[in-house]
Amino acid sequence: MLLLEQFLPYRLSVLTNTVSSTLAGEYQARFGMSVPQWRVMAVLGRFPDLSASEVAEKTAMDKVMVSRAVAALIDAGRIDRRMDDTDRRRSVLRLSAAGRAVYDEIVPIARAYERRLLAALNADDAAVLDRILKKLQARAGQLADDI
Amino acid sequence: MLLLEQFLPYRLSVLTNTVSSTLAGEYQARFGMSVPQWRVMAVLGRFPDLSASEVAEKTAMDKVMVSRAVAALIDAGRIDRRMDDTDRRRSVLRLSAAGRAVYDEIVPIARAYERRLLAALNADDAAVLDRILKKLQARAGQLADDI
DNA sequence: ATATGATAGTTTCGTTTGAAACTAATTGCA
DNA sequence: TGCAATTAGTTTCAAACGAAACTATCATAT
Repeated sequence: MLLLEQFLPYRLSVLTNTVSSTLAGEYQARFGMSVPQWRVMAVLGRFPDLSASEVAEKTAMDKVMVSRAVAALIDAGRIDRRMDDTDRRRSVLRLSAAGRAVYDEIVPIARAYERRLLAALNADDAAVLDRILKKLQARAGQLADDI
Repeated sequence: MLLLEQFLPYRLSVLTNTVSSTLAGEYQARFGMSVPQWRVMAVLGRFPDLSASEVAEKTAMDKVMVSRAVAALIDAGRIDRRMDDTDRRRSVLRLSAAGRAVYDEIVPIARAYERRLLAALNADDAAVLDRILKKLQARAGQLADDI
């Protein structure tokens, strides 16, 4: 019998759903932005001038979802797109001034949520968690490739 | 600026997506079962004779998704439903013999995946992770209720 | 030079999803 | 009792999604 409450993939899934939906609730109503759209903005805030496929890689989203989120964000005037001169298949994306303003409002909300979450842990635990997540992500990536 | 690669909700999300989709890949093709269906079966394997809403609570799924997964599983002959005598709104769900057989095949697959994942950690780290996940889930639940 | 294959990104199409409306049964309370 | 409010579960409908097909551009190799 599988003890779900001790099964790591299940526990990760429940925790992530709780965290993501709480955090999403804090910006969706206020800024009218979906989760995929925020993920694209978050990556472009951190790494300006990425192509759509680079965004896909960094967000672990697939290219269809990135394409749609980018289209909606351009529509909303939150990101700018210019074509790459040396490769006209690629486009280069960055936050517009308006997008940057929204980003600058959401970032503190995201940080504050993370701070409240991490307040459940002492400094040692937080450091250990950091190491453990790195190890698990590396291993999970390997196992995904194996199959 | 938000450093995504250090932002806990983001890291949890990427890890969970990697883990869940890898594990799902191992049983979806073989047993023709969706993730929600497996979650329902996993809970019923662990806790027989739950109602649909109890399943929803334990899986952190919403009742619509549970309703559909249950309908599909009954259709496939993998769970049995009987009506509660004392409350005819409620139904009582449990794995059928065929469902139990499928469950007994998938559980070792799930366990093996978890074992390979946890092999990335030493015993100390695994114990610490267990404690940390408990703390984080408790806190995330509180924060979700606050809002 | 040009044909073949690879890559960037979009569109289409069928499926999945969640919110809201709905049915049916039970509870609470005047 | 009997009527309003809850609760269990399903259905409906519109939005979101992913796989596959598609367009356009670039790389490679003969």
